[in-house]
Amino acid sequence: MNLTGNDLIAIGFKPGKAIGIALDILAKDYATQESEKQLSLFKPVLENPSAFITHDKLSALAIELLKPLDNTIALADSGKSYEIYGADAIEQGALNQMATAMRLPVTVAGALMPDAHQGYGLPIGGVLATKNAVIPYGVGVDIGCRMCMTIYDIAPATLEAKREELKKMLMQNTMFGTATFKKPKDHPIFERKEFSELNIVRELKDRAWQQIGSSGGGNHFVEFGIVEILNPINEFNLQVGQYVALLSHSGSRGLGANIARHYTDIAMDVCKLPQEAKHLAWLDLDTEAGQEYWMAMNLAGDYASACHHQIHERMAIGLRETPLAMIENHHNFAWKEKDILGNEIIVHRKGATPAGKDVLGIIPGSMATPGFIVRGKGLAASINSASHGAGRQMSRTKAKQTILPGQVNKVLKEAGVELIGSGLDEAPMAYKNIHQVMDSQKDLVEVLGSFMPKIVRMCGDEKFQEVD
DNA sequence: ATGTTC
Repeated sequence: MNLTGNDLIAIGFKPGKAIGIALDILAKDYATQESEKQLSLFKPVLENPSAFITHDKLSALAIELLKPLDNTIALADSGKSYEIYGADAIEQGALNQMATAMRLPVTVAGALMPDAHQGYGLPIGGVLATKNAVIPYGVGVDIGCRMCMTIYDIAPATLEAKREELKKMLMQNTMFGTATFKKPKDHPIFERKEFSELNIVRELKDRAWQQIGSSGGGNHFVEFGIVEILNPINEFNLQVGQYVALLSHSGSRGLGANIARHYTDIAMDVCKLPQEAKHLAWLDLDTEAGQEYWMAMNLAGDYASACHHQIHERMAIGLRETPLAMIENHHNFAWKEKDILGNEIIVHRKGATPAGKDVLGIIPGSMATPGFIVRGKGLAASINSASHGAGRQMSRTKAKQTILPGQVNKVLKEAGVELIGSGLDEAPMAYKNIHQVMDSQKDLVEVLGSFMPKIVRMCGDEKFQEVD
């Protein structure tokens, strides 16, 4: 049995690089020894590293152990208080992560949305306001991920009559997983100076060009459905009633993912935090890296928007219809906003929808449950935010292990939803009840309308397709 | 989320 990092911590190793070095040495030179012997090998090195700096096998570990301890930035003993919406249905892991985020010295305020669940660093559904600092993992990996809806002057009956045609349109005009368009459409975004001025971004341009207009995987989708406008007073001058609409959810593809990775690495290098907070490493906005990240993040957000617009443009051409209204909002991003006193704060919304006063947004449910068009109420305690969906109830792993294709197909059939692609990890049962989630955020947003999916396309999964 | 696991 090989030793693990935890075994080493048990004999006094501090979490960090030394553990990795020790495990490497074990694998390389002492793999055949019993674990007791392996442990007794390391104990003297830990006690007196100086005696081992010239050791033929253990010197690397000794040198690492002799390094002065990292200049770790201390967390506050107690965190600032923050509001939680829908606390009953939020897992402990997300609460713990939020509590840690509230102890950062740069944190000024926070809030947890009702769809919250555990993520990397800041929980998904976490909102964190900081002073002059941006946390790459507070934005998330899929920078600028967003919702976009186009409402058409088409009656629901037409959707039913033209189901096959609309399905074909989705198949031809959307790309999921690693698929991209053979002839990507050009877009003004490729003229942006960030593509030439930032080294990391320059390297990503070719792939961004290939991937524009594509949707990716995970919880991303493009779907036709029925919008029901419930409120006669709305920004779109739409009468109360039902309309066919197109809804898309996707982000900044490889561009954002690689920007996130690059600047997270830099942040974790320059901003050493205690183990439990290490993914919350920030970049000071006055530093070069901080300014670069801010520019790259904004580019990735605009790129995500461009992808949605191309999807909707292709579809509008197929439909030969002019949109009545378009609604768009992003949810993995950082914004410069003002607190109540007028001071600038950096608001990270990682899987949270901007919900400032009169700000419009879309909060999707699942593939077989409604989503909602909302108008923000601008509640200060929520830091002008709301949930970005129903939120996971079940991890992807658990969903794949426990949900059966037959169960999903039954739910889809009952809801009148046709599904192209997707895996069991995106099944409706893997998500919280959207109605309860909406109920938990009544003070945050006002519902203008609902959206019920009817023809849904997601990233394919062979196993699920086979049984289907 | 991600040519998915530096």
